[in-house]
Amino acid sequence: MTVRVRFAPSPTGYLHVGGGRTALYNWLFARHHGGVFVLRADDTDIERSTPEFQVDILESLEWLGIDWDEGIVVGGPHGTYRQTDRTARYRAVAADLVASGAAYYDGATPEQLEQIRVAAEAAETSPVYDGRYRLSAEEAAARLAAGNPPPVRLAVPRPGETRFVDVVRGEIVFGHDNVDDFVILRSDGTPIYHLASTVDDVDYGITHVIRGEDILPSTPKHILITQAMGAPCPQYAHLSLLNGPDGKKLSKRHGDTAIRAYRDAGYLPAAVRNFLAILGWSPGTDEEIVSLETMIARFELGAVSRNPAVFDLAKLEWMNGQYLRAMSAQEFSDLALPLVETDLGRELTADERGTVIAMAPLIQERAKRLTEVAPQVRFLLNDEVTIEPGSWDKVMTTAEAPIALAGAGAALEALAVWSVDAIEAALRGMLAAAGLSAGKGLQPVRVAITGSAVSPPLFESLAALGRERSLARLAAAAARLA
RNA sequence: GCCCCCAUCGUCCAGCGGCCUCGGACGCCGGCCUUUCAAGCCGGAAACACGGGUUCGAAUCCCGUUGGGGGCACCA
Repeated sequence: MTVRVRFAPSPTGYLHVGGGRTALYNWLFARHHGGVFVLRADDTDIERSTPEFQVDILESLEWLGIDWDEGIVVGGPHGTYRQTDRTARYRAVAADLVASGAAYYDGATPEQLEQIRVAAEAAETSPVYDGRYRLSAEEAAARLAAGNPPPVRLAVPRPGETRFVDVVRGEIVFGHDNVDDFVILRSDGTPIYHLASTVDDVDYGITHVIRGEDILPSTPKHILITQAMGAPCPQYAHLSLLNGPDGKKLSKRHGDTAIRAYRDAGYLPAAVRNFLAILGWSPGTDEEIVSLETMIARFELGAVSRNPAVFDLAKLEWMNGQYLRAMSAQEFSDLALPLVETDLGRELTADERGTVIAMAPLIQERAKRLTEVAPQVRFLLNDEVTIEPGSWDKVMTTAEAPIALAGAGAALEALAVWSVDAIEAALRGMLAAAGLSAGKGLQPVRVAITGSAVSPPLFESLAALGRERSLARLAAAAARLA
């Protein structure tokens, strides 16, 4: 039997890193087994679902390099793969379940339900609704006729239990004393998540349900529905959740949680994907940087960790740097150039493109994120340079600063050829003549030229800036000091 | 309150009864390199939550405790 898995996000928010990881694991599992990966839209929550979020989810998945064989956008043999288009199907299943006695129309009022909850609390037992207010066929028919339809609940066999083997956690048992007769169809005739999701899994022939641990407690409900439909149960695999640095569930409070935010922050999709893959799964070796091919070849659910994992931004940064350094200079500048233009607020001229491309490799070997490029080349793209106050205060207040600036200006002005080598020779000569250390003598020059104490290598920076602008900036800084 | 899951360095992962005085990575600390910042290289500190079992032998198996997480809607 070919493996069929699905990722079924509800478009009620941006795709977050946890969802991205779940999608990735599903995808890796499918690819590993030569199976089918289905993308579904679990959009039964009409109130909170928006097209904007739907688009974000699609774009984020694509960015991560996760494609799907069936589902929304690409289609497939099962319709639109949107739950809002399948209401009739869910109603039909609910009706079948009522007919077979597996479900029933319920007459409990909110007050009665609340009372049960309170009583359970007092008795220190599980707050489960056991169907005591279920409607008889006549009562249900009467309410239907009166235009006051009751909700449909699943009749959970009591006493009883549901047990299953979770692929990542092993055997799990839920006593039905702790599973209540849950609503599957609202009184307005729309399906509840448990029904819609389970019916889809059955109809779409899903063989493995790989999802977050937060739904582990709902699994008996899904199994019960599946059995009531007379269908075989899929295998379940519940992934542990992602936590923030404080061990609490990852949330906005901990920083960015949306995949999109990482793209915007200058991370590479391959790095994010690698990081997510390694976060809770190991290829079985000591490798940390794992190619896509290797991931697919080695991925198995049995090797997925049961521990909740803390999303470690520092490690992601390191990994992103590794990927940045691994790409060609061409690829790097292709990705960086557009960001530089956005930062600049205009397109680069052909000359400017040339200088940025020439400078890019120097930044590539030390950057952790793509967004670091623009600030590093900014000084090359404007006639004037804005000097960071902090950098100025740090290096220009020394006794050596005026000497270095003046000496550098004179030495460079005398240069016949404006090249990296010539510049280095001139400045080193100045250093020797003035008796200055490289650190003391060059930092003022750096700040004057680039506006910051942190910049690409100085000689290259001067060469790229050009003779005229370099000398002007040196003079301007010297004047400001005088 | 009830139910479920989890428990190895600060963090992630390896370990699936002896090969473990626990291995790798990030981070951290120190050193080298060095024009800044990085990168790179070298070295270091750093963990089997606790208590009972089982066994010749336990980080590995079982039970309990403690701690953490998740779930208990006509949300998903």
